Amino acid sequence: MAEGRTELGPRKAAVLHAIVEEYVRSGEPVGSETIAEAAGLGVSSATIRNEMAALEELGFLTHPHTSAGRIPTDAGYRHYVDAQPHGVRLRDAHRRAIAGYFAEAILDLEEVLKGSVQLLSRLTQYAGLAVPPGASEEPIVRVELIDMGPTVMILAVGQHGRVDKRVIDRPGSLDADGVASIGTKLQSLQGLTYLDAQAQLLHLAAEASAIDHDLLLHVAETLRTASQGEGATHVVVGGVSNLTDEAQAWRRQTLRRLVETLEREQEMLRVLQDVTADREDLWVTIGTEHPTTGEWEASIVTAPFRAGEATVGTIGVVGPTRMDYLSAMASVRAVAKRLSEVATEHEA
Amino acid sequence: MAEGRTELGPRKAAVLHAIVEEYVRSGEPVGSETIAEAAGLGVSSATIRNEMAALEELGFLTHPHTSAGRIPTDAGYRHYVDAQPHGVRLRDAHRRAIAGYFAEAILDLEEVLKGSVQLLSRLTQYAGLAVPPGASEEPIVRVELIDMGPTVMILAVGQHGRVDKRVIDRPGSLDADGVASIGTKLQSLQGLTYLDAQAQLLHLAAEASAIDHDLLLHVAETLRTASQGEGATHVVVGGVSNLTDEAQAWRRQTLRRLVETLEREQEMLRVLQDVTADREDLWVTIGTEHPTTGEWEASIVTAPFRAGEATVGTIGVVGPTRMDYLSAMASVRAVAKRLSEVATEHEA
DNA sequence: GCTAGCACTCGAGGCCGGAGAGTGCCAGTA
DNA sequence: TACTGGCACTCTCCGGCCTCGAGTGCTAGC
Repeated sequence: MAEGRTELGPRKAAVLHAIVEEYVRSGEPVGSETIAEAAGLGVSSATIRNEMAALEELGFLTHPHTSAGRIPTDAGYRHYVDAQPHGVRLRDAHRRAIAGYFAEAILDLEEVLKGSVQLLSRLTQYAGLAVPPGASEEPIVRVELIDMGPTVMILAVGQHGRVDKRVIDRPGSLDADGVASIGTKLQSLQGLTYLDAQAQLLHLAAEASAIDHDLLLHVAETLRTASQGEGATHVVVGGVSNLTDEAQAWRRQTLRRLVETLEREQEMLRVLQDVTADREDLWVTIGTEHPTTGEWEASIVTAPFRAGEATVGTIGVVGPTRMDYLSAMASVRAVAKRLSEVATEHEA
Repeated sequence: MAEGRTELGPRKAAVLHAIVEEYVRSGEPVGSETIAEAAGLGVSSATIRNEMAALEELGFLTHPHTSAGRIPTDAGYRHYVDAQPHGVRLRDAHRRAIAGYFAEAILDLEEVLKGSVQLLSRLTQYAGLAVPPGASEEPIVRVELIDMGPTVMILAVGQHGRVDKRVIDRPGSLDADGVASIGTKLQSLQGLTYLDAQAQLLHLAAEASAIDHDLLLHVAETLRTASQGEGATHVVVGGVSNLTDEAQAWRRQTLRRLVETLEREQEMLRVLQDVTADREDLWVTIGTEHPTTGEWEASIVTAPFRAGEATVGTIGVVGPTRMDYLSAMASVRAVAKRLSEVATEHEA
């Protein structure tokens, strides 16, 4: 796609980009006159019209009816986004807001993510999204069994501050001391990752008495659920109300589908995995480039954040394809950068 | 209000209720002809028209323009709701869905609430809401300090399965053994309620060395935040996408304000506290009866759920004032009943 | 290669008039 | 007195018709 830009020739590109910006700003189809005046190309509207016709031929523009102005296609937005110099500028007010938010040290990564999603949704006026780090590779600090009468709570604490719990029925044959003694065994899991701890637990279970066996398997299952299975990872969402704004002229039906999916974490997670797909850096998915965003007539801007070298999570926004990409990209990039700092610090 | 019904006279009441039901069903203003045919009152449409005019005079009906049918006012809905015999019937399919959901024993109350909210939103096609139990009166099972290197995690576990955590910077002057020894002291909190434990901690802090002092205060603060302050209680929301449905003909602006507030837990909590206000039983708040629901053109149906005798939480739905009140009331009541059973069992 | 000019297209919005739904009222009836 | 049939009236909705204007595509000419 990036070569598509040079193939276009500088003037066509300038016209296309001017149309994208004008359309994003106004929401109205853009006419040749407007571009001739605004874009400062020093040519008449007739020339612009020729360029527009060519751009439409190439699939970058379309128009709702003969006598209307042009609007960008998804390919048009794509060209615009790809043509942006990499260091997109961040509005001062936004820079300050981000700096302000991260200035107060919050020590819980999950909390920071919630706040970041809110922050992004406020800055961009779209909905914010984040995928928190999974647990597989996180070292375990503590696993405890807590005797709660008829039930037992299994509690696991990870090095980076995650806490996973599960309540199970207490095996009838096990008394308080029994629970406590298994609890002591679990001390040995300290330092292992969630993944390794599971293997270790299966070992322990194999050697243990029949009574202990079940409970140990439950613990393994808890760690598995926390780190791998369905529901292990969830998606943090915020600012959905922004999407119901008047200005975001979504059709009711489309909006509904989008909001519905945002409520279904597992589905949303899958979409986010698709659209990030091991990207090293900021990535934009525009409308029909992905079947799901296509159905929503929406675009997603995401960036990974890292702890040290390793990518541990994703943050971004979702909004209409008619999106202020530059601003959204700048905000997401900046927040991801700060989050990486927080996550890296956490790691240490 | 309940007397308002008898004051109306049986036929006026019948006409009013028929209009409410027809309007809720169709969404169109209801004409006298329709009621004369449907309501089985054995009178002509002219008589119905007279009754309608009287009901409008009394403030139970209104009409959008001269030649349109009538629609109920909030007072009209109120009369309708109050006139319902108390044991409202639950549709069979709904009864089965609720029984099915509660058949699988889930041991974590917070999880059950999330599921219940989803369930209610699915059954009613409105948005589900729940306020989980606060912690103030919950006995503490365990409080732990977990040494995580540069930080310390404070972890509190309540009798009913809640887990609260907070991560703080480790006081520079305190080593691992120091943390552990304070941890041992915290064992004495077991069995106290969150509230009592705070007082106890202030005692301990007063007697402790300066180094331990701060940490103990942090623990007290953690318990306080978990049980009382802002953010102690949150609101579980589900099925927001139902509200964006085409059929719910909300104006964009109104919908936006509703969704916005649903995202702000503290604000939503306040509204829910207002509209439940120590009600012993199912309660319906209709449109302008509360300033906030008035602004949304929405109604809220809520019911408390109990653990033993004490009310511990609230569950309900929010939808347009043009709501199927009977169905919503029946569903909310049934779910609240089941939740009470779960919560009571939990308690034991 | 660009531009001025112009014919053409098509949607938006205003106006009209008829159809239809529903009302309010009145005179008549049991 | 309470209800009803009848009827004039009101108002929205909808389709048809028109004009206006924005914007296009094309062509001839610089």
